[in-house]
Formats: sequence, structure tokens, C-alpha cells
Amino acid sequence: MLDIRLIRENPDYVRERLATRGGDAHLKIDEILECDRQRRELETRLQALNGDRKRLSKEIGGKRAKGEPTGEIEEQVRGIGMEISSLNEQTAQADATQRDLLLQLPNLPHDENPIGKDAADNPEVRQWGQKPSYDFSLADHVTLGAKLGLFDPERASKISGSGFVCFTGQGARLERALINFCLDLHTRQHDYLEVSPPFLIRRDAMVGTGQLPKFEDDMYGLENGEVFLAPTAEVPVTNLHREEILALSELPKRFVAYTPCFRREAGSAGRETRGIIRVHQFDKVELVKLATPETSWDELEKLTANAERVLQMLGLHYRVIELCTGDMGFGSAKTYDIEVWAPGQNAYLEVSSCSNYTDFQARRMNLKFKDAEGKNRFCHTLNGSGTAMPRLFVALVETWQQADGSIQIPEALQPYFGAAEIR
RNA sequence: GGAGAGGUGGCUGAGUGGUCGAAAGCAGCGCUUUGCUAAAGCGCCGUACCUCAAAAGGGUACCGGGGGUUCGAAUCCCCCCCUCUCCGCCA
Repeated sequence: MLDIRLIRENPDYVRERLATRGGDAHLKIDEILECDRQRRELETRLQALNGDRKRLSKEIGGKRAKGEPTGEIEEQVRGIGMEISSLNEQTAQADATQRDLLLQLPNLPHDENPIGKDAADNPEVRQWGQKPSYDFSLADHVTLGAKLGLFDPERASKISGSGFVCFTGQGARLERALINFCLDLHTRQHDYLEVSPPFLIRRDAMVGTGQLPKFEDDMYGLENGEVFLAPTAEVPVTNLHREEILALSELPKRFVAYTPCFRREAGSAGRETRGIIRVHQFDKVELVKLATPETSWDELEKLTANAERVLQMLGLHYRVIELCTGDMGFGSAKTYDIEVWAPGQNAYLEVSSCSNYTDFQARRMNLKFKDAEGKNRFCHTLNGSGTAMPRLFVALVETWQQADGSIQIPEALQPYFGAAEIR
């Protein structure tokens, strides 16, 4: 959520920044300003009336104590009371309208972000390793998975419908090994605190991180829309300290969490349906940071590096791209995507999206810290996958496949997997 | 699921219709006393919003959330959320 004062004082700047995202958010600014103007006018009038009532009511108290008659004043206050209740309603309405409008507005992209329209305009920041070459004909993960019995999408669809996967045998073990490998890496080497959060999320928390109210169609809702299945651990973990004022000394806070993630993937029907690249439920290890505005940009670089480390240790070639203004997520001010090379797809797959949300989420969830001057300010929140499992799984089996159809397990993963190969 | 208790400022905790944004204590900040530490004394010490060109100042709201009763609500009534205890069920 953007600061209404920023919009009020620098409407042109806000409009211009929002326009770089594409979409029509920048066209809403006039409506918001008008709403804000009305709201403040109502509020000022309401406050004056409240003041009158407060003063006169006290007067009644005083007169009663002295045994003086109060009927006339009471009549007067009754009249004020009726005015107040009508004005109160209007003010609350204006308040709600303004909040609704603000909640629909995406975050401002960072001033130095590359300007662009869509994914085609995302500049590459760096690459690690290189595309492996093979002297045999490559299989993709679907073929490998079927041959080695690693997962079973057909049977998963019998119980859950299309877009679900059931890992089996060595595949299930590999999935579990990857989760544990990532958790251990981030807790032991990168100093994140492991949390295992609930997966059912209340509306407020979903609003806090920005999934609601705008993207309800992408979420799985339960209990008549009271709670939702977590689409990412970002939601429960970032909300951990909502409505709190953190001490400067405890920032930045670093969390890592494994959760399954549930996404309806509405609007992407038919895309990437082969294999396990886009599914409604997948495992992910997520990194979350709560930081100060002074350090958050630096923390984003570190968080991205922490996520990259997963791929490096598994010997997987990847590239990091910076999202242009038109391709960034709703709440993000700056995002790096990490894309791992999947030889069987002949394509890079997004396995992590590392973002600084600045105070966008913190404002929604009222998450603050006390700065060195003792002032309460909004935190900056960050998150990134470290990493998403199914695509990591895909890249791993496709990269490390052998001529004989077996899959070699990278050394760093062997202690977790318990073997050096799958055959 | 049933029965009960409770949610007040950073913390503890008073306050059952009026002058209460809220006693007191603790913590914190400043000053005084002091050789240092300790202690004592004094003062300050919530948040949001509105108003103001800005600062100063002024104002309104907030005692879990929402609604109601009343001239007036932390206090009375209703609904919801959360926490705790006991019972039931259960991995």
C-alpha cells in the first residue's frame, strides 16, 4: 500500500512511476486524490462536532452535580448526536473507499529499475556456469520420471484433478532430500531462522502481503472465503510480526520456511501442462527478511546470493535477470528472477523470484520498527524462493542424466539423498 | 463440540456511566545530588488522523474488533476474534 501523503504531495511522481508498470493504476490517482479530499473534509467537520458534543456533555455532568437543569443542553446535544451519526457513516464510507482504492494500487518500482513492457525487456544480470553438453540424446524429466518411477501425474489427477503430481519412490526421496538440503544450507550457512508455519491463512494476512483483495481468483479459499491455502510461505512468514513494533537491534530478521504452496493458476490453463513445471501444489523453501529502509537494498542482494547458492552447490547452470517495470509483481519495488537451465526443456526455468517490497507490505500489515531516534517507521520486507522444488527437481534430473538413463546425484546432495545415483 | 474465565499504554496492573488518554509500579529518556557504582529527588515518556506553508500550537479518535443504548461509554447490551481452564473427541 502506498502512503496517501506521498500521493497527495507528489501525485505526478507517483503517476509517472506507476505508469512504467503498464496497466491502468496510474489512472486511478485522480480518483484517489478526490476521495482523499472529500474524506478529509468530512473528517474535519466530524471532529468539530465531536468536540462540541464532548464539551457540552461534560457541561451536563457539571450542572447535574450542582443540581441545575440540563434539559435544554441535552436537547442540543441530541441534535449534534444525530448529525454526528450521519457524518460518521459518511466518513467511515469515505475511509473504506480510500483504503479499497489504495489496496488495489501496486507498489512503486524503484527509480533505477529497467523500464520495459514485459519479460522480453528483462535484462540479464549475470550467469553462473554454462549449458552442459551431452553426447547422447537427451530425455526430458517426464520421460526420465516415467522410466525411473519418480512421479506419477496420471494417478495424481485421479485423486486431485489435473495439475497435480504424486512423487513416488526415489522421486519422493529426491524431493525430500532437496527440501532438507535447502533448509540446512540456509539455516546453517546463511543464518536464517527456520520456521514451520501454518498453511491456512486468514484474510487479513493475505491482505497484508498483497494477495488480497486483488488476486482472490488465484487462491484456494476455504470456509466460505474465511481462510485460504497458502500460495507461498511468504504469506505466513512475513505476517509473523504483523502489527508489531520491532526493535532496531533485532533487524534484519531472516526466516526460512518450507511449505507446500497452493495456486489455482487461473488464466494459465493449457500453459506448460507437460510435466511438473506448473502445478497447483508444489513444495518450496522460502526466504523472508524484515529489514530497515536503510539496509533493505543491500539485503536484497544478499538474499538473492543465498538463493543462488542452492543452484551452485547442485552444479546447475543458471542466470539471474532483473525484472523490468512492466513485468514486476504487484507489491515488489525490485525483483531478481533466478532461472535454472533445464536441458530437457531447452529453456531456463524460474526457480526463484527475489524481491524487495519496501514498505508496501509493512504498511498493509502495520509492521514497524523503532529507529535510532525512537521514531516508529515501517519496516521493509523481502522474500525470495530458496528455491521452488519441482523446477529444481526438473533441472536436476535433466542436467545430471546419464547416457544409460540413470541420474547422477550431485555430491552436496548425496548425504541427503543417501545414494550417488538413481537408476 | 460443551461449560467457564479473561483481553486496558513497552510490561505489570487499577479503574462498573461524566472532568479518564486513562491511577500506580516497572522499564526507558533527561536533569539534580554523588569520587565511581549504587541509591534518592525532579521532569519527560502511546498511536493514528485532522488542522497549519512549515515548525510551534490546536483538535479528534483509539482501553481486542464491530454494532447498539445514552446528553455522555474503558465502564451497560449484542455479535465477532483471540487467549486461558475444565469436559468431550482425537493424530
